Amino acid sequence: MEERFEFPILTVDGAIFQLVDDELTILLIQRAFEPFLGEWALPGEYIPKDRSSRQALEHLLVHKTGISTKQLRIIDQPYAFDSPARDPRGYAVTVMYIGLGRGITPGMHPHMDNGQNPQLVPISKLPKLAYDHQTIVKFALDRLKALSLHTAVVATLLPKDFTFLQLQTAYEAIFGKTLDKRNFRKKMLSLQLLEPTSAMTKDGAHRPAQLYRFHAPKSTDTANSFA
Amino acid sequence: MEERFEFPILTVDGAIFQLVDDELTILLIQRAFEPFLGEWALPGEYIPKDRSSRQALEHLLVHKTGISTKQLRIIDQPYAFDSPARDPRGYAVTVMYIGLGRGITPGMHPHMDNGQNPQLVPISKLPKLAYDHQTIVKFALDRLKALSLHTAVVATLLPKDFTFLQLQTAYEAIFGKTLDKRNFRKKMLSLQLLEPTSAMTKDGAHRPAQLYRFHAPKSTDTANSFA
DNA sequence: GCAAAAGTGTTCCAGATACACCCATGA
DNA sequence: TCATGGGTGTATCTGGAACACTTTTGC
Repeated sequence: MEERFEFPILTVDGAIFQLVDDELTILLIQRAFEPFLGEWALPGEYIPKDRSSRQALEHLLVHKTGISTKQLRIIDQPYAFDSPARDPRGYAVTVMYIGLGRGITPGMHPHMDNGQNPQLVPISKLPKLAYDHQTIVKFALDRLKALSLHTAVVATLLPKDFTFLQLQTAYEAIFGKTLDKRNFRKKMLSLQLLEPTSAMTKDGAHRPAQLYRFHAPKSTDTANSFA
Repeated sequence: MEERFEFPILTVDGAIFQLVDDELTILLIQRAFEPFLGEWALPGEYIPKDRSSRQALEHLLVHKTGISTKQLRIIDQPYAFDSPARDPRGYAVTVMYIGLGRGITPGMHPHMDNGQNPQLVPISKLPKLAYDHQTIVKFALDRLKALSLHTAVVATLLPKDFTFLQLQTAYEAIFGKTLDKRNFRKKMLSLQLLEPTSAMTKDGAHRPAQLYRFHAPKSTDTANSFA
């Protein structure tokens, strides 16, 4: 996989988030090669000529982190970073995607063939990262926050139907702070992204809760749909 | 210049804005080759292996549009687009930069060697563009608007010292609508990006105006400084 | 009856918008 | 004196933030 390129190097990195125990985590690998041997990093890969950056990302996620892309939604807007070259010869650009998962388990995919200790690491406990990945993670997290404020991106982190408490917990994980229940409810409803289902929870020693779901997406303002 | 690449194609495009007669314009070229022969497009180029995307951009601006990069400020945050390949073989990624100019004149640089009718075209009169450049321009313009609201990007479009009217005219050109003088003044001052100079204009048949300038930039929150 | 989550309104503040008149100068 | 741009303040609206109690259920 560590091929040599003659022309500018193009790599793709994924910032894949998931909720684990009401905490926001990000998918990292531990590098098995130089440079940065042993350090934590975002899963990334060179983009081969016969794949789009998007396809390369999905391929590397399966093969290097062993997750299933079925349970993953990748936000269709890549960001570019002039990156410090991995290969000392030549110049590199990294294309970064943000992804959101639910129920993904690193290392469980049968096609993983190059796994490098993939783990879901809480963002509150981020280790030192290789390359400029620290900055890239910060960028991705800021972007996730901004999108959460006016789109339905959070949907992918939750089950199809959910209670307001579950939804609020997800937002609290993303923003890293507690939110007021009444204000949160008002704001979410004002976004008009939610619709109540006909069902209620009946799961515990407490009052049942109305279940909600996100509307089918009408317009994703993050879309960027190039051929 | 139309070399052939074996590996994923990496190109750079520039969305270069400038004020002309109180109108916001963008630098376009008219393609001299297939595909899209004769159509208008953003100036763009393959990135050769020995240059960064940023360097390639500056090079192509001089050589293809004949402007001087002295009078240009390029916003240091590239955006990536999975782009339709220029070369039918292989896959392409475009890195887009936003730039702001003042006093640049297409075609005037002595090193222009491959000029393709470069023009500053008012964004209110955008022609149909090649590739997906229509979408890229929209993206760049939205970004420029967003940045204008809380940073000093507009500084590059203006002389060092300027009156409030000049500043307001620049904002009106960017947003494509008229603004209230008093509210504009209040908002600009609240941003704390301006400082009055000791000078006043004395240029016409009207009351002299206080001249302002932007502070030296302290923190550019758009910065993204990778090696 | 008590623990645990569900549900619900009002007040306050800050920032944005709407809006109209007098001032200084050159011609 | 008039045309031109310079300069100023107040009322209103809107969205966000702060804040506490009652309801329903299982045990």
